[in-house]
Amino acid sequence: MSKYEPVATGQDTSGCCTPLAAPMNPDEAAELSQVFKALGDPVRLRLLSLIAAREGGEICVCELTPAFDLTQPTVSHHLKLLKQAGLIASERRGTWVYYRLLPEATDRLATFLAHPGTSAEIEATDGTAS
Amino acid sequence: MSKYEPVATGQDTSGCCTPLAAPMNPDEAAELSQVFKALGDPVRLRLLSLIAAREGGEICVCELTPAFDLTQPTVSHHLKLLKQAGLIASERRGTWVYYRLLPEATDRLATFLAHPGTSAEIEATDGTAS
DNA sequence: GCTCTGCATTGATGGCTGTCGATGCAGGCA
DNA sequence: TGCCTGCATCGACAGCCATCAATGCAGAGC
Repeated sequence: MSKYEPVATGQDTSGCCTPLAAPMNPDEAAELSQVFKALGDPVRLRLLSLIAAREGGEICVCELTPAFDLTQPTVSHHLKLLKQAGLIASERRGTWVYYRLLPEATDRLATFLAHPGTSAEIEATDGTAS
Repeated sequence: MSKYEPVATGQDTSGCCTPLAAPMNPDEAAELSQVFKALGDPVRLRLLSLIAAREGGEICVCELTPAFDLTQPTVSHHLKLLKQAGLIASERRGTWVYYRLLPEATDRLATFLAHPGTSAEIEATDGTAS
């Protein structure tokens, strides 16, 4: 290297700007980001926390709503987004509706965060994560 | 239970609507949600993935920009948001700027996702969560 | 010094999102 | 049957965000 060149750690073919094969395809990124986006709101984060804190993992909407300085439609809206993201599920039981956590979703996010550089699909098939 | 009552699993004091002590205070939720929000975009998710996939955990901006169908200012904007969220750090080296992953941030998120019902602070300070 | 390159910042703009009041709908009860 | 309650949906609106072109700034080379 005669001049300053960005050291492409491990592969200095043309010095710089070697467009790398993305370890995460756009589709997967779009899908995962939807789940993260659902957690990108303090209200939804607290909702998830309240649901998960409940023994049995189930909680009635009538208990969630008064925990916030928000109207009932707003809380319902946030619950809908969490549900669409696959983070929680709902079940009607008589007059009341119960929400419960879906651990698979949070597990998936945790897996990605543990290895952000490798596609999340990989370790579902094999365990050869060096 | 004579009538239908929402079974507050473990504590059926007044039937329903017992406003529970939030296991996550709003301040903490607001802070954590900022980091999740930073991941709530497919471009930033791929950026983080690209950075983390690099051996040594460092990558030049000039390698990141051409990996997207976006203008250079837009990519720079996303990198700035990831940096503000504490997920990555930057270092100028000559003409080029290198970004690297900050594993503490992703570890913190993974910890929350593993136990969404318990405050992330608790296990650091005390355990007197009544 | 001047110029060129790599990256950040600015300002503008269209689309998305959080919030609300109003309303609808389902289930229980008298 | 009619009413009441719990929750979801709708429509509207303000604030935020992703994106771009234009510009600024720092470092390297001549």
